[in-house]
Amino acid sequence: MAGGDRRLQILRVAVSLFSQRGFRGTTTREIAQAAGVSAAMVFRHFATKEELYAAILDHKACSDGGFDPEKMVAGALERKDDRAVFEGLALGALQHHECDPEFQRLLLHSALERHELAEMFFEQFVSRVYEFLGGYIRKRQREGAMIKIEPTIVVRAFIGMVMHHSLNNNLWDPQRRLLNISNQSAAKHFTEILLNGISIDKASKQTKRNGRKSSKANGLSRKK
Amino acid sequence: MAGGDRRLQILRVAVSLFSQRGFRGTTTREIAQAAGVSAAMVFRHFATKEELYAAILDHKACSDGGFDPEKMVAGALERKDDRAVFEGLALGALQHHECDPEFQRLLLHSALERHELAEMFFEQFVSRVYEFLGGYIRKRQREGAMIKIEPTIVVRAFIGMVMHHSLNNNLWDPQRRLLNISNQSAAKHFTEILLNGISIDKASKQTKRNGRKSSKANGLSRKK
DNA sequence: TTAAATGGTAAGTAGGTACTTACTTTCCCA
DNA sequence: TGGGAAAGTAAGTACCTACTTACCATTTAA
Repeated sequence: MAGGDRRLQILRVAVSLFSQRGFRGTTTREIAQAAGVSAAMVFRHFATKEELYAAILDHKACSDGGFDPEKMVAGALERKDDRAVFEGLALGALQHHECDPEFQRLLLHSALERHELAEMFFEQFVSRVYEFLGGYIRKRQREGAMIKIEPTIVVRAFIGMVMHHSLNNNLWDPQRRLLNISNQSAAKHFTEILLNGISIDKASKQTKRNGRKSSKANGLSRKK
Repeated sequence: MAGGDRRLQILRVAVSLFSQRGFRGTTTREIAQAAGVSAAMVFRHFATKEELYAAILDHKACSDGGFDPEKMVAGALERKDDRAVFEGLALGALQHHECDPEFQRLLLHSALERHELAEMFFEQFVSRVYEFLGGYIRKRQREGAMIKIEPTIVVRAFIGMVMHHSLNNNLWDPQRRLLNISNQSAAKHFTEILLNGISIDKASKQTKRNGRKSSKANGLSRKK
């Protein structure tokens, strides 16, 4: 087998094993065995176990990280179609996690093991989503389409619904004993709950139940 | 030091280390060292590393598992005070995770390592919450206080907001760079978003934006 | 044709791992 | 006061770990 192919094969096998057992829980011999080569072969392609791990991150971040949420809903953003924005994001994330469940496990393992991947992912991906989605909500608030509430909290709430659902599906309850719905349905319902919760219904000009005191400035802040 | 005390001390030290580095990532020697005894002492109290792990789970599940969500909001349930029900549950969970962040990490590690604890916790705790909270929502729907939507989805959405927020606070973003709010504020806002999203406002008899086609029977189901 | 490069391995090495054994020390109380 | 149990340890054992070395076999190209 040619060098490049073998390298990729080892990498793929390692992804699978690391995502199942974590970095420390996976031995180089297991990786070699699963790839059908001797352990020495692994170290020909990757000098150390750490380097193999780093290569995995690169690989996942590049090839697989072709998931750009901002681009994905660009059209809906321009049209100011709130429903399409949130539903599109949710569906994209849910489907991405469904067809590549290893990624979420890998990420969780690195977060627990305090590996740099977790921080990298958080800063390069998560915080960007917070920024752009929070910005969109802020704009829609100024336009009078959404109630007054710190946008970051809304983002956290929505991402929470979606990510927690993914986590349930491929970590806690893979058999879907508690809840078994399609990604489409999940995205739709989560979006409905959220938008019902924060939208201002134009048809009936009422400001909904938002006359509550201090709906801003009650303990929320952003550091730096 | 007396036998029982030492046992408890080793157990506590092990909890801390396991939650930080996971089961495989923690060595018995580290545990012994952190407890200030020789490694042999650990094996006098716990025959194997696995037994130590099991003891931790027992300990956490018993002493610490004094968090009974149904009891916690029993009053609010009777009064049919939706806001108090959801806000109480959220606050309880958030505060529990804040003062014992080890528990969440431990749980995640066991879920990833496919340890029985994870399944135990899921069946004895999570599914019970789904049942009782789902039941409450169903009742409120029959009373015309909430819109028609599969209650399990609502439960998942709400638990998602809360748990994801906890997870952010003590795993992804412990420095609270993205969002830094008190548990009270978080519980209040999540509840507001959810209830705005699913409540039917009695004051203005309109059924909100719920005239949408097929708000039931669109792909959702419960196995068994 | 031959010799370098390439894909591959068997058999190490040094240190770490869970767990044991044989042995002290300390304490309690009859 | 003595003796038995409990608290504690030093020094193992057998195996596993990441990683190396020295070597073989096949292809390629000059």
